Amino acid sequence: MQCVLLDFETRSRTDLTKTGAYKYAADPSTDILCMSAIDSEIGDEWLWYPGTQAFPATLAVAIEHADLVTAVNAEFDKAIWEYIAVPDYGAPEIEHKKWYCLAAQCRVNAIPSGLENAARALGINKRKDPRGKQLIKALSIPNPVTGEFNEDPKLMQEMGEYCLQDSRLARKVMALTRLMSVTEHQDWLITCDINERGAKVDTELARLAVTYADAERGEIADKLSALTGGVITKHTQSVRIRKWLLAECENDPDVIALMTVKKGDVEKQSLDKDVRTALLDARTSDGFLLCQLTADVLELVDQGSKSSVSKFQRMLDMAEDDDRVRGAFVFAGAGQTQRFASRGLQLHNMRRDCWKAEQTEDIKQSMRTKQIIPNVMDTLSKLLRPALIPAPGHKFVVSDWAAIEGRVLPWLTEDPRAEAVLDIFRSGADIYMATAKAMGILERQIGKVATLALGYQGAVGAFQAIAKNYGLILTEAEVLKIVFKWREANPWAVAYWRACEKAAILAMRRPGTEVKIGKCQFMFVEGLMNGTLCGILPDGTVLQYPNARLEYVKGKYGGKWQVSYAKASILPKADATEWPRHTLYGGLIAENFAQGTAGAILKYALRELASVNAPVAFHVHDEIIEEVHIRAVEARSLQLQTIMETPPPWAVGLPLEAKPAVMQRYGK
DNA sequence: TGCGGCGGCGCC
DNA sequence: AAAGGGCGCCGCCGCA
Repeated sequence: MQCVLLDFETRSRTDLTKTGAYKYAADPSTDILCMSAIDSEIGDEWLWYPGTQAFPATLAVAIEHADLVTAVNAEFDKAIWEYIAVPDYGAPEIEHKKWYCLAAQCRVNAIPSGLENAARALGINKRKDPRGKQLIKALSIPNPVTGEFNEDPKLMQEMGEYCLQDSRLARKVMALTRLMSVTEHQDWLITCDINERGAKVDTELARLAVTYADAERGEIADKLSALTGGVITKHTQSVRIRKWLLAECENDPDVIALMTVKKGDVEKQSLDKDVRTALLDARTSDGFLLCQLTADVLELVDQGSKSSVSKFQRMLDMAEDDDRVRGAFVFAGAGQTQRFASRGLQLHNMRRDCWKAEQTEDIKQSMRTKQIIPNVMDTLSKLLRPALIPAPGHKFVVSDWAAIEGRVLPWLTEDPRAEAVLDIFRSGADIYMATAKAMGILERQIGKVATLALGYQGAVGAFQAIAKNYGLILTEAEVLKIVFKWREANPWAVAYWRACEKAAILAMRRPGTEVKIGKCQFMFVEGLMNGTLCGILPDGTVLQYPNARLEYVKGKYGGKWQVSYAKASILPKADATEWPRHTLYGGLIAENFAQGTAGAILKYALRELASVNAPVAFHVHDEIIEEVHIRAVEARSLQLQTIMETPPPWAVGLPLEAKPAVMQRYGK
C-alpha cells in the first residue's frame, strides 16, 4: 500500500472554526502558505511553498503512483487541493476515491481523531507544543488591528518545518493503528459526498430567528438584573445563579435536597432543567417554601435556556452563497460504536418537537412584519428543524427505521427465547403493548418506557430518566418491581448481558482466539495499541477497546475479573499521567453491539443509496432524508423504503420497517 | 487574553 | 453488586 501523506497550512480572513472547511476553502481570501508531503513507505519528504515554487515534479510522480493520498481530516486538505492548489498553483488532479483520512482511521481505532491527541493516546507525544498554535495565530489570521497578513519569511520557514513535523507524526500514527477496511474507506468517501452536497437552510428564517432571539435574551437579562439587584445579569450564569438561590433561601435543607444530584460517586448541587422543574413543582405542594422572587428567577432561566436557538447563528455562519451548509457529518464520529457524528451545525440534536411547514410559514410572516411572538424562545427552538429546506422544485423524502434497536438487540442474541419478540415485530403488532402484557401490566406507557430503558441492564435510574419524558410518575418501589418483571419476561436479555461479559473476559485470556456471543464475536489483539479488545459485529465492523486490561477487583464478598480500556472520548486532564479508563460490563457491551449494528444497517443503506445516486441530504442515526425533485418523489420514496426495509445479506431474518414521508420542510 | 474545565442542553 | 451510553455545541468560570 503506497501512500502519500499531505498537510496544508493556510491563511484566510474567514474563521475556520465558525464556517467549517468547505466554506473556508471556497472563500476568495483563503490561500495556501505551504504544504508538506511524505511518502509513507520510502519516507521521501517534500515541502512546497506555492507562492514561490512550482509544484514539485517528483511529488507529482509519487502522487500519481500512490494508492492513497492521506491527510488528517482529509476533507479539509481535499477541499484546499481542489479549490486552490489545482486551479491556482498547477497541482495535479487527484481522483476522488484516492483520498483517505487519517482522522477517520483514528476513529475506527477508537482513539481521538486530532493528531496531537491521537499521538498522545498512542504514547508517542507526551508533551504539547504551543509553538504550532502561535505560528497559526501569527500567519494564518490577519492582524486584528491593521487587517494585514504577516509575511515574515523567517516565520514562514518555521511554519514549514512545523508542517513537515506534523506529517512525520501523522506517519507514525498511521503505522501504529490499523488501516480502514475497504468498506470503511468507501463509507468515508460516501460521507464526503454527502458533506459536499450539503443541506439547504432557510437563511431568511434563520436571520429573523437570530433577531428575535437576541432581543429576547436581552429582555431576560434585564429582568434578571432587576430581580437580583445586578447579581445575575444573564440566564447562562449557572454558578452565580446557584449561589444566589442558595443564599436567597438561606440554605433551606428542603431546597438543597431537591438541588442535589449524583454525578458518578459525588453529590453536587445543580439547577439544571430537571431540578428547576422539581423546585417549581414542589412550590405548589404543602409546606414547601420557595418565594415568588426565586420562582420568577427560575422561570426566567427556563425561558432563556433554549440554548439551541444559537444554532440559527451557526446556520448563517456556515451557509455558503447557495444557502447550503456543508461538512456536517463525521464518519465513525462515535469511536465506541462506529456510529456517525455531526459537527459544525450539529444535525443530530435538533429539537424534535417542532412546527409543521404551514405553521412555520405563519410564524415567519409574523416575524417579517415584526409582530410580537408569545413564548419566543420556545417558539424559535421549534423552528430549528423546519429551517432545513429542500431546494426549489424539490421535497424531502424522510424515512426512519421503527424501533431499530429494539429489533437489533434480540436479533443479536440468537437466543430462541428472543424469537418471540422478533415475531411481534414481524406480525406488525404493537411492541409496547405486547411488552406490557408479557409483564402482566396493562399500561402501554410502562411497556414503552421499559422497552426503551431496560434492554441494556439499566434499572431504576434508567427507567425514571426515560419515564419523566413521557409524564410517567412512579415510586422507586414500583419501578423496582417493573424492572424485575421486565427481566423475568425477557430472560434472553439477562442471559445476553452475562454472556457478553463472560465472552470479553474469556477473549482477554485467549489472545487471538474468536469468542462468539450470538451474532457477534470478541477477539483480543495483543499487538494493536498495547492490547486491543475487538468486538466484531455481524457485518464485520470492529468495535475497538484499546489498551484493554483484565483486572481482578476485590469486592466486599470476594472479587471478580473485569475488563477495562482507554476511553477515547474522555480527554485526559493537563496533569494526567494515564489516559482515562472505563470498565466494561455486560449491559454496556450489549448496548455498544446493538448501537453499532444499527449504525451498520444505516451505513449499508447509504451504500445502496449511493449506488443508485440517491440524493441523500442528511441522516440522523435511524433516519435518512433525501432531497428529491418533485417529479421523482414517488419513485424515490418507494426506492428508499425498499432499500431500508431489505435487510443486508448478513442480517437476513431481521424484521425492518421504514415508511417514508414527504415534507416541504424538515420535521419529526 | 487565552485556554481548559465544566455545567447545561438536545437527540438517538 | 449495580450500572444508560453514544454524541457535539454553547457559554461561563477560573486559572495562568
